[in-house]
This record gives sequence, C-alpha cells and structure tokens, in this order.
Amino acid sequence: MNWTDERVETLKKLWAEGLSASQIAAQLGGVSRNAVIGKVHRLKLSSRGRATSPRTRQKKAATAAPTTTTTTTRRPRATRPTTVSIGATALQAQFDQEPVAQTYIRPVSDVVVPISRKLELVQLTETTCKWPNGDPLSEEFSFCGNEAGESGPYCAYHSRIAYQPASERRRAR
DNA sequence: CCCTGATTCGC
DNA sequence: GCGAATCAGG
Repeated sequence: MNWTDERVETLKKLWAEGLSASQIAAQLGGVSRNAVIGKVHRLKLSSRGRATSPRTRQKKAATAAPTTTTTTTRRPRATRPTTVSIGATALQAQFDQEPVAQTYIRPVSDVVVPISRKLELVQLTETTCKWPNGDPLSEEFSFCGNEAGESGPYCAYHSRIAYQPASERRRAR
C-alpha cells in the first residue's frame, strides 16, 4: 500500500483529531500502526503530547531469528475492501451538550467505518458484531453484523471504538 | 494481556 | 521513504 496524497491527508486529519495510530491504521486499511507512526514521524507531525519519556534506545541490532513460532498468525488486519464515510455518533455522546440552542448539525468530523453488514436485530447471532449503525429509533437503523468472535459483542474494529476510549480516558492524557 | 507512541535500521 | 521489530510505558 502506498501513501497517496489522499491517504496522507486522511492520516494527517485523523492524527490531528487525536486518534491513535492503530485506529488510523485500521481506517486507512492496508497499513499497520507502525507504518502510520513511521509516516507521522516522517511528516514531522508527531508533536502530540509527550506520551513517553525520553527514551534512550540502543539495543537489538536487527531482526533476529524468531524461534519457529508455531501459530504466530500475522494478521493483515482483515479485509477492508472499501471504506464508507458515515456520520458516526459513537463518541459524541460523551461530549457535553451545552444548553445553547444548537439545532443545526455538528460536523465533528466524518468517521470512516469499515463495511457493515447492516443486519436487523433478529439477524444477530452470537458471533455477529452488535454495533449499532445510526439511530435505533430510525428506519435506517442496523447492526454492523461482522464477525465478532468470542472476545466480545463487537467485531475487532468496533471493539476499539467501544472500549478504547475508556482506557484512553483512564490514562487521562 | 491489552494498549500507547518512539526509535532504530534493513530494505 | 517505508515499516517491522523493538522498546518503554500506562
């Protein structure tokens, strides 16, 4: 995957919004979080709060021989054919809503979400992502429905969105 | 163990 | 320039 102007643009945007490298990587698709971080550095826009202390590294020389890892699956981060722009409401609820009359739309920023299967409630099974798309009161409402595995009610992507903010908050950056 | 960003360095 | 491996830390 090469860094097209578009992708770089998205990267900058999301990074500026404060998304984590892995989230950005997930949304761009085809790249690892390391790639994102590396790119961010090269773009010299890494200045986003000192997360870690002044590291002084000078260990390991290079890639050592991994001891035949039996099932060390290298996950290419699943298939993400297309990315669809949807006005997600995921994290908004946590931002206080001023009593001020704000009837118009709040851009917040488009959040790119992976393909959803748009399932109805009755179609959900124990392994389908139960992440809601849209307003539950709306006709348009649906569930993500992608494979959720057994680690939770959401697919890998939505698990991040659902749980990560909490841990992020916990660290109180 | 999960995650975060930072750095190094072979490619 | 790119990004995996690695580190250091929450």
